[in-house]
Amino acid sequence: MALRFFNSLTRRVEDFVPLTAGEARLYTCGPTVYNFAHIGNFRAYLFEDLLRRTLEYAGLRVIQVMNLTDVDDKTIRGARQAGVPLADYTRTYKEAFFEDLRTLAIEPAEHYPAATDHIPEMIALVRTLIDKGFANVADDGSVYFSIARFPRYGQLVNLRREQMRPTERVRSDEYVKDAAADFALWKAYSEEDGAVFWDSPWGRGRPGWHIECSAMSMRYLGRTFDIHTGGIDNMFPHHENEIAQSEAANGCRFVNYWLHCAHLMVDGEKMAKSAGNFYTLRDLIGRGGNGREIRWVLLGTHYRQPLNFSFQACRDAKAALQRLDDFVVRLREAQARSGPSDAAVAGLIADAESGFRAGLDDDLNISEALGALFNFVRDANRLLDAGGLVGEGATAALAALARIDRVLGVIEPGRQDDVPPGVAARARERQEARKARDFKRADAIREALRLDGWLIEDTPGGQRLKRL
RNA sequence: GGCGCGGUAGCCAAGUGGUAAGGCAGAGGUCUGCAAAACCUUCAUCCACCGGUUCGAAUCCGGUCCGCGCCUCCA
Repeated sequence: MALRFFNSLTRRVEDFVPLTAGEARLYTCGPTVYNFAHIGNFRAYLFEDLLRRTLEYAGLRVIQVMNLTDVDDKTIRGARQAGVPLADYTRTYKEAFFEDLRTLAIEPAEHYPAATDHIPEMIALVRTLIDKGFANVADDGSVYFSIARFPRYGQLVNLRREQMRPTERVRSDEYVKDAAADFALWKAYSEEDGAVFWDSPWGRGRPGWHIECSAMSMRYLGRTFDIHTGGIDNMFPHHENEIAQSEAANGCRFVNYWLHCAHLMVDGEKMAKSAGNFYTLRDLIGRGGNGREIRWVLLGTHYRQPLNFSFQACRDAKAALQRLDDFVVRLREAQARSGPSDAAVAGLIADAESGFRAGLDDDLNISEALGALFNFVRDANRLLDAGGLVGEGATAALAALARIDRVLGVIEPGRQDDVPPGVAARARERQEARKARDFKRADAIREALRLDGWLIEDTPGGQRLKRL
């Protein structure tokens, strides 16, 4: 079955046909490193991770670029307030960002270009746009893209200029522009920029926000590439502007498939730094959450649906993940037993993988994919109960789970809860007590261990210790 | 004013013309010394509301109500 994605450009689900067979070139809008990213931001990065892993699961080689916006109004303001050079200021948040990616088990992209490392490419692109007549140099040395010269402007968001509601920002705009909707490619130096500037043919200044994505995607992915993603709030103006710049400069199609994820909500409202209603990953971990639970919560809702974040969802995630972990533990134990497995095993495994795959292929329908996974868990558990899933059958089931988890990134089949010697000793003590049918003592030990964070489960094969 | 998204069980969430996946929580049961885990049974005669189309609609069409987003900071 072919991969299908909802393309924001056409507002339809379309079959994914890569430009180069067997390969997917992907540009994913990354963070502006002026602060810790919040989990709304991470919803987008997790959606992109799911996309990436799904492409890989489908057998495609992925070349992913995620930009780091390390020069813009907010980073400059932050650095000034902190009284440190821009690069020092942004380094902190770049490092935090990568640490958070690891916490969430997000697969690394092939390239993480920083805007400040690509100023020459941006200047070259701006120059091309001027040369081709799509941009104007203002008296102050700023350069603006003139949307009047690009008739297709507005295609992504269906906006018509005459129907736009003028906002405060536009009305108060002091820049010299032909039209209110024109946007800056290059911003002339102003005092507030402090030591942040680069020389350009138009004088000192810095790049506009949008130009970095056009310049860097071109450098790493080519003039035309397969997929561009971001949060829905980036559709306008950011992505619309990218299309205008890139297509005007290159005279060819910029991106074939645009995928946008919906917002993360909290208490029914969009989570945003500007609204102040946000949680960072660090906030949640401080409250006892862990990376894979948060990953599960943020991945569990289809990317085009608004996701209302709640602590209840985190608690539910813990239980669902425990079910998967326990299943893996049972399979590993069953693996050690020899004997024939039920004839149904191969079929169950095939159904699990094809169902999982079919869900993801259909515009990343994670709910359908997880439904297939949990059906497999139930059916396989039933066979495990009946002793019909052992040895090689269990090995095959574990292998299928591992393949599925290459996409999900949440199961921890390799996890060996290192049992501290003291805990192990007390567990042995309980075992002895049980053997002697001294259940009072056995239960006392079990309760004591529980309070220390360890759960003892008695199975036909002996005790099993689980970290709570 | 323009553009767009959504309203499915206690909570989360699929399903977009053929009679409601899955997860969490709950109830009863099997297993167990007791638990835990697992399994079984149960948990929406119904998909915001009102009309319409159809043999048949949560799914299509029209309307109403409610919630959310974008319209140059925003994932």
